[in-house]
Amino acid sequence: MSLKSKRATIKEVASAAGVSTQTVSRVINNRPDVSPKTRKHVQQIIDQMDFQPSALARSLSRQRSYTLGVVTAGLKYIGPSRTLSGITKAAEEAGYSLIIKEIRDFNANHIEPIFQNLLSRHVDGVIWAVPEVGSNRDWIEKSPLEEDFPIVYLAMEAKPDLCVVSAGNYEGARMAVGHLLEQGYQHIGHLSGPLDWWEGRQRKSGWRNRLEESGREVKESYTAEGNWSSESGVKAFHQLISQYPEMDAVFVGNDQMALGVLQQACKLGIDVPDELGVVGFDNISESAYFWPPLSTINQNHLQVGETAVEEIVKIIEERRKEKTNIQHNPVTVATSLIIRESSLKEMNKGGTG
Amino acid sequence: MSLKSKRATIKEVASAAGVSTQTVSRVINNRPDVSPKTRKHVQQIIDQMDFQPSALARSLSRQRSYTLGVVTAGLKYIGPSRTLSGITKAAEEAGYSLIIKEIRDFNANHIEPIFQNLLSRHVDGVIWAVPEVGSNRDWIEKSPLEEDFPIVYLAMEAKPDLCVVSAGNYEGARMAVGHLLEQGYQHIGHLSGPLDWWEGRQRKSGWRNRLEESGREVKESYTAEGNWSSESGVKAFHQLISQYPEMDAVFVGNDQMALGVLQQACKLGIDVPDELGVVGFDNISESAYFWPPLSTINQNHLQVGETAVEEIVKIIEERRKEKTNIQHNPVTVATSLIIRESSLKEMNKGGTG
DNA sequence: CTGAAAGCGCTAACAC
DNA sequence: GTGTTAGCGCTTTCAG
Repeated sequence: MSLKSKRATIKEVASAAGVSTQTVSRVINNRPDVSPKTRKHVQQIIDQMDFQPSALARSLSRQRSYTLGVVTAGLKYIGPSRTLSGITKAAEEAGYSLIIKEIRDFNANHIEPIFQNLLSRHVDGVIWAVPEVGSNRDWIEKSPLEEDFPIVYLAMEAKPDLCVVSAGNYEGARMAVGHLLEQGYQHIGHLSGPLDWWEGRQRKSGWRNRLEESGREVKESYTAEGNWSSESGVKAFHQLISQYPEMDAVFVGNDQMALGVLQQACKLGIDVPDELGVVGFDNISESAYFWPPLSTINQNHLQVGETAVEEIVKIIEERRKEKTNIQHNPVTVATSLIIRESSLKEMNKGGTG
Repeated sequence: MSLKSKRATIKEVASAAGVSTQTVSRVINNRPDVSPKTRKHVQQIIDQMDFQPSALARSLSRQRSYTLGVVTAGLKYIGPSRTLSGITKAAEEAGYSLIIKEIRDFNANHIEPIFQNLLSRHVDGVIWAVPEVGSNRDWIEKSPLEEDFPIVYLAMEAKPDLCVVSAGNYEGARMAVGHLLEQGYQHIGHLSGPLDWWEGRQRKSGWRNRLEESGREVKESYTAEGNWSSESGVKAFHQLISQYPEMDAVFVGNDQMALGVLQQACKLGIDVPDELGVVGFDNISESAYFWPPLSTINQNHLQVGETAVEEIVKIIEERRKEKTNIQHNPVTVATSLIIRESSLKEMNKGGTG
């Protein structure tokens, strides 16, 4: 039973080295004003005692914690957790620790306790990684936040004075539709995500916009709404084919719902991609193994997370220097088109065209 | 532009209320020794000033942070992130904050900096939510950890003196095989996860054990090894059918690989479930929409996370009271069998049996 | 019941 | 270069 003594304090190191705590502090902070000899000696003692300065005490006296608060929601879904992964990566690289809070209800409006808690832990900034759903952004108008610490918002409508990072939902949707048009599909429906989600609306308007751009008329009956789940995809797909019988392709709001569509098409004997082209959104790792493999829009969640950290760190630094609040433009992380079989018409594959 | 003044300190509250900081402290900590009148008055000032005590300062003087460190890996996969979700939930309920670190390499052995960092942030305990892979547990033997703070380990081999929480991998695998046997399948192969993963080995040995229990001989040629990905599932499946042509059912180490199997079966014209029964492991949300819907073992990641928090909190409390280290038995979170079409033989469905 | 003094572990500001 | 003093914001003695 090896008994490692409790961690050393700066005071203990100081007395062991025969110097003041101040000198030790200077050494651990790599300050220039220490004689090489003293520095070396102190460093030795530090290594020997395995001394690690208390980040807590440091935060208190420096009034800076090198800690970021992350507020997330829906960690059990792959998108949010990938984003979180990007955040952990970039935060580590930037030398920040992360305090994480998960909101259990997307529509939650009990925002205050969370901020209070984060504030009490002296975070230097907050990443609000909760998607914009319903009116869960109303508090932004009301509270004079951002006085206590800067905030970067993820996946929401750009607003002046706010730093927002999102994936290119609108642009991605346009790409998906553009691709289907190129393939020769004529009647492209949309199975949307829930429209109280900002991202759902963005994707839908990308679809609509691109179709209109091609000179087509777009009716509401060309769409049906799901709730992101495969099950809802099944339902909405049935609704869609009855509303829009001519439909020969569908842009689906996410891959899970697209999976429901593929399953039903299989059941109903609808040939994908020849009778029905399908493109999803997200590029979840399973989608390459759906049947047929699903064309989709790749969303770089990881990079969204990394970008968020970079932005917040930038803002923190800026605030340190000048008192003035710099205006920040919204950042959009590019999406890309992944073409697989579910949207490749036979005539375009081989030579019989 | 509403300017909210910086957060108040206890000193400011005290002077505003005309009492000592001590009395304020007593009020915010709900100590009994304050006169009702004073308490009410102070409370009013607190509310008025919107005062929130600094958790940092508190942690420092109390030598207790009510903060847990969580070390995780593979957040971009659904399992780890669900577990994390369970952790955030239980931690919030228990009144603990979470500092999260993500390891980017399962086999990482640069463990020290992580612990040092957590230690410097005065965490009360750590949840080591990194699966046991290769020799990434060797450091446990070497370091005299647990002196600084208690640790709960997830998804690893039970060891004396350590508190370990895992899902019932072994038991789940046995259930899967038992179910296939009941369905009348005779030659049950196994497409395992990577065998340097403890969980992969557990599932494999559950398969083997259950088959042997049924009086069957088990050969190594009845198995092939994947790496959890759908792609590896495709490869390993091909290997398996050539090694084990009689195979009429396969227990697959996770749902993603099972997806690869289903896709190939479809391509090769093998009828699932009639010619080949398939059972996966994990019950990812998509698996109900595979074709055919996948039978699988449900793993309650959320509960694993919650249990981990409960255990660590328990240990923290115990250590506060008695100095002695209590022995903790390993905890296994139950898995359950989800029966869908991929393992239901036709003869067992209808009446023609 | 309430307050004064000391301290948690570290750093900023000023002496020497 | 180095040490001293004060203080970050709170809690824990210990008086009274």
